[in-house]
Amino acid sequence: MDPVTDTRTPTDTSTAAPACEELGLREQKKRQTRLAMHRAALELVAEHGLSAVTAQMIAQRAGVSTRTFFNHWSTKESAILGVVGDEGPRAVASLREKLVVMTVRQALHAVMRDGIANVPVDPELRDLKKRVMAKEPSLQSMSTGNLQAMQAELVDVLTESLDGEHARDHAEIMVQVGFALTRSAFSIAMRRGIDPVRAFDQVVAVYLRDDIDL
Amino acid sequence: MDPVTDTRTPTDTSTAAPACEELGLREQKKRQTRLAMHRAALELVAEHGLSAVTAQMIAQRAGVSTRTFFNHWSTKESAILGVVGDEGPRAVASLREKLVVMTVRQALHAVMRDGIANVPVDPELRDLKKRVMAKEPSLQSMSTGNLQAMQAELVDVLTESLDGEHARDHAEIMVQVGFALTRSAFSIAMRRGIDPVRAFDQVVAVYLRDDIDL
DNA sequence: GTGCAATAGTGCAGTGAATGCAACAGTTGG
DNA sequence: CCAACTGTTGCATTCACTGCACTATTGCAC
Repeated sequence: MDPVTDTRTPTDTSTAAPACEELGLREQKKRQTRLAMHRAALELVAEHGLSAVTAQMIAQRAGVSTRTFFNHWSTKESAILGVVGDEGPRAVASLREKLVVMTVRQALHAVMRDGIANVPVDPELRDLKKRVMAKEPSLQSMSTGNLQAMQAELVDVLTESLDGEHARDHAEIMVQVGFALTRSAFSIAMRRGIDPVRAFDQVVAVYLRDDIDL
Repeated sequence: MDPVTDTRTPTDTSTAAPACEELGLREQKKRQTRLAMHRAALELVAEHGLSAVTAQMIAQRAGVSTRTFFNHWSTKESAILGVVGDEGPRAVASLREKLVVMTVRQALHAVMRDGIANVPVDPELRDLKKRVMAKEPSLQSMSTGNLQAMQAELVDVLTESLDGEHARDHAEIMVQVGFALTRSAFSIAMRRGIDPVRAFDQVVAVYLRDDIDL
């Protein structure tokens, strides 16, 4: 567990950065500690339950101070979820680019698909996270609560590309439905243990074919 | 805890008017303090912003102790939103009843419409709440986070009424899309200051007519 | 009216999340 | 080897929230 005395070969960096270029030692360590905290958080919640786990405990198992813990994660829950926090701006920028060369619906579809594809799920922690998420429903609310933050911005961007008196209303509905399908896909992927992107494609197919509505 | 059943009035049955509430003095005062706290919370957030308002401040303005504040509300935010907390079980029971005499989609539609109709909004505090919700996006996440809690149960109930191998997946998608439309309706109603139910009907109409999808 | 049970309200002590600040240590680049 | 940069840390503090013991008020029966 001691990273200093770790005797593994330097080529064994597959868990940190898949096929990335040489990062600085500083950035390397940073990611290392982040991953350690994330793993510790998941393990502890799996062992003792969310309410029985404190930020101190997570920090201690990860080998960092409590203060450092909150330097990396804005809340205790974000460490469990492994939320980085830059998904919002990235999604907005991506949508802006795509709107230049695609229709509104194509762009939104692409952004949603990219978003679910880029959910960082370390394969080693995948079923651990799956178990934790299944056992603690409040974490799911938190996970979708993070999405909520970027929704308003996406609606803004989309509104600019729509015409008509109720452009904002239409944008609102499209984004909400888009996120609904994304959430469904992620939930289904977690439950069945399949690739989230594959689940997303299936959800969209089912949605279009069966004309799910109210 | 039901004041109707535990307040037996054997000598005076004429006061048992179901429409008007001849509530006990105790229950009356309780609701009074609850409303005072809810109003104080909304006012303070409108004045100083969510992060600058403490539970102590709300309690003080409402004329109660801090401890009493947390005897009524589980979190600071729930006092601002005025959340009672029994919406989940009620929605599930309602869905069960409706599934006996309706199709799956009709039942879900009805439950969603009822849900948005029964949002308790004191007319006096309505635009105050509207202003606060518009100014503090994180409160919207909290509001929808409460819905998230009941989603899983609704999916369970709906799954029983669906056939096929992917019944649960279909139920998941339907519920998620249903909540997406409900959220859109509520958001639009807040923004335009119109009746939420009316907004909901319009949203559903737009959704069906324009075939919003991905 | 009077006593009794139930419950709302209160004060207090304590836990834990989260932040600001100042100091320290390792990394990078020259 | 030095200097700028940045991650880490300890410390103090604020605030959300809880458990517990206690008081005050209310409802009810006699």
